[in-house]
Amino acid sequence: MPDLPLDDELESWHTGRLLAAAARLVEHAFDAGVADLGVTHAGVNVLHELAQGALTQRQLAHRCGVQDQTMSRTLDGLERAALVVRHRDTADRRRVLVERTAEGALVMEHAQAVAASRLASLADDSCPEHAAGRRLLIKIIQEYGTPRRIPRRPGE
Amino acid sequence: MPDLPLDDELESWHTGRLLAAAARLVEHAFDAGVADLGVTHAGVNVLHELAQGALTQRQLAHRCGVQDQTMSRTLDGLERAALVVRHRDTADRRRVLVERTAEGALVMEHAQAVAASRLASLADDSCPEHAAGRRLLIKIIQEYGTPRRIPRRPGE
DNA sequence: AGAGAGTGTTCAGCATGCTTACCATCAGCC
DNA sequence: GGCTGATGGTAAGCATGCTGAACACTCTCT
Repeated sequence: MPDLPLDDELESWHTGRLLAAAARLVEHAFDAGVADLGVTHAGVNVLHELAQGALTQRQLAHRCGVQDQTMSRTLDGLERAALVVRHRDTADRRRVLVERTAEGALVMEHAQAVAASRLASLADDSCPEHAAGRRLLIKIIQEYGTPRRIPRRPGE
Repeated sequence: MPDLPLDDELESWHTGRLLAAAARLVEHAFDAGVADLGVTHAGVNVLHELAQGALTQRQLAHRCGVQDQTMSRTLDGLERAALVVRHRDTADRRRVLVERTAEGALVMEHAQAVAASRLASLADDSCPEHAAGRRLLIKIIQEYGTPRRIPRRPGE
């Protein structure tokens, strides 16, 4: 848990720096909450995306907004922990289909519960800044991300 | 530049995830802008903190909100690029004082100019979400960070 | 059928975070 | 003077991002 500067200093930071600092802290709080479950934020996101069924690694990477290579390594960890299974797509042997195991589903539920309580103040809709903050974040993602169609799931 | 999910999906993300994704994109945009200068966001933050004069590594780490070890490695890079100089404090030989070189100051100025234009929309005060967003970010940092006094600079 | 282009995954290597553990130095106290 | 504990910095090792390059497989076009 890194120490942080005085409030006065924060005011002088540009928004990008505030964003990065806040994100790191929240990520850290999240990870601390789910560490007992043997997963991190990256893994939980993956497990969440897999709720609807199997996806290829590339689809997962797109949905999580990371590179294919990063996803590959994240999945290494999840597979090691037996929270997902990988198997070659028989129709297209280049592809690897990823599926959640029963334990993966369980862990995700726990993680979400833990996270919800940990990050309660972030989900506080009564806070006037909250809704505006979300809108800003979404606006940023839309503006700085390169929005493009996402590949459909295998059978769609 | 990672690809990103559809807007509908974004709405369903929890605020922490939005925060992390937005921060990563903005950080990336920033880094892309200053890459030519041979620095990254971490380095620019350090150079900015050094504007007022020399600091010890620990003070720098606190002000930047990172661990000492992380700062050590960041400084390795800046030193290699001759943007900062490290020298032992003669009064307390455990300490290492870090100073910006003339080139470091120059690079920082360029970086800030580049960043300002790159991240223009983040600094758009006319956007109603912007001020609220900043308030939310500062609130988050205050809440999730462990606020504590910052060590004064050597001579203070 | 075979060549070439495109697609899906992985490997190697880098940057920035983190934690744990260690070395060097200083400050206090006997 | 000489322990002992606190303090400043570094090293090693891990996780998660990234890029570039390799590999395997599929598809398309001739």
